[in-house]
Amino acid sequence: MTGSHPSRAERRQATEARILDAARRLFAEHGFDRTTIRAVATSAGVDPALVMQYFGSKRGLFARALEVVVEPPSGDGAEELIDQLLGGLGTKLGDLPDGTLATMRSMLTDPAAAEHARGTLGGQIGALSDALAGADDPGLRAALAITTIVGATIGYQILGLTELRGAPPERVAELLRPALRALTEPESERQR
Amino acid sequence: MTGSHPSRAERRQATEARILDAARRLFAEHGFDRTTIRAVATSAGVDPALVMQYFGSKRGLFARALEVVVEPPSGDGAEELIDQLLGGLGTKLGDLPDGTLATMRSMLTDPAAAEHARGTLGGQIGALSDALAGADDPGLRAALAITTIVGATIGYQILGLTELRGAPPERVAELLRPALRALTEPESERQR
DNA sequence: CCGTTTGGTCAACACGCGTTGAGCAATGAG
DNA sequence: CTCATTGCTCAACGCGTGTTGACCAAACGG
Repeated sequence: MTGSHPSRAERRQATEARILDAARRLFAEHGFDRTTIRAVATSAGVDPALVMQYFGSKRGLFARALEVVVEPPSGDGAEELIDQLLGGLGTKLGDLPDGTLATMRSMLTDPAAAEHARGTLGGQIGALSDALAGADDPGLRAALAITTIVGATIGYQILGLTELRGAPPERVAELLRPALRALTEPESERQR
Repeated sequence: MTGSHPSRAERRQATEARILDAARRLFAEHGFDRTTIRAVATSAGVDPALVMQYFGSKRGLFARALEVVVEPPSGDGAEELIDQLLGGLGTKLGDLPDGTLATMRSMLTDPAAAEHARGTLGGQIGALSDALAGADDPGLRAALAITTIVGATIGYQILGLTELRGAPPERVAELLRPALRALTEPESERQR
């Protein structure tokens, strides 16, 4: 067991995890540029040189910090996908994983983070687009649905808009649902 | 006139404008941290020291670069405001003023830019919220409408999502309109 | 018990940054 | 014409950064 007498390998893995945790937290809070390796090291109770030794470079550390599983949504109907997106929004307005927040914070200024974000969002858009295959402009509709979620997340998590922070996540999801539905429904069905 | 024999004052104002232009462009492209005073100076064909002399500090230059008139929308009905937002979106997807883009690029990492963005968006949200006074949660609805626009703008301008870049702005506005309408309409009116 | 591996630290380098003060050359006023 | 003003440049400082190589001590294998 990993308890009282940690072996060398266990210790090593533990400190590596501590560094990664600190990195995710700081990257999420300050973005790539404003986060220094020294700060990460200090926060992990470790020497800056060790961070380099384990992750090679600041970029390497950042790349590892972004490694967060973002499952592309899987569901048959468009309505089901919307539900999943809105459900995800619940957690996005609650305790968003630091890796994701770090990506959002840095994607506007760091090319690597932007690439990562494009990849992740691209997956989501692709899945949703497939589900909208029947409508016109499925790709565009899917993209707008995703950017709507992204916008709300940024407004809440990063800009801290008081109107959003004061509202319970379920209420936000409730208000957003008709909008997403309107976005994903061809006009002919709007009057039902 | 300002033509063949520029006076001293005219020359001075001209170079100041050149610096400010370069600053806006570079801040918009790379954000606050990645934009160096040296780069701005070079791009304006000027010595870095001159930038300091005119604007005091990098932050001072940034503050001046953000000074872009963003008129809070004025209109009586909610529908009218939505039209205005979507019209603005047209330009947002086309040639967004560099100052605004600089704000968006930097707002996720720079506190001053975030403050600026909160102020600007707050004005928009307030105006829209007033127009929605009849509905429930007017503030929240207004905030979500604005973040929807922001999300689309980020997706287009900064992330460069191919689905958005390939579409004509009018089409985007056309698809977004029902969504915004759904966001600003109380549920009772949805079935009309 | 000895030698080697290895998790970890220390001090330092090189570089780019924002910022500064002295200086230059052209313009303006008298 | 003269001299003060001023738009502008030059060279440099101080600092914080990412990154490196020498070093130490504890854990391991024989």
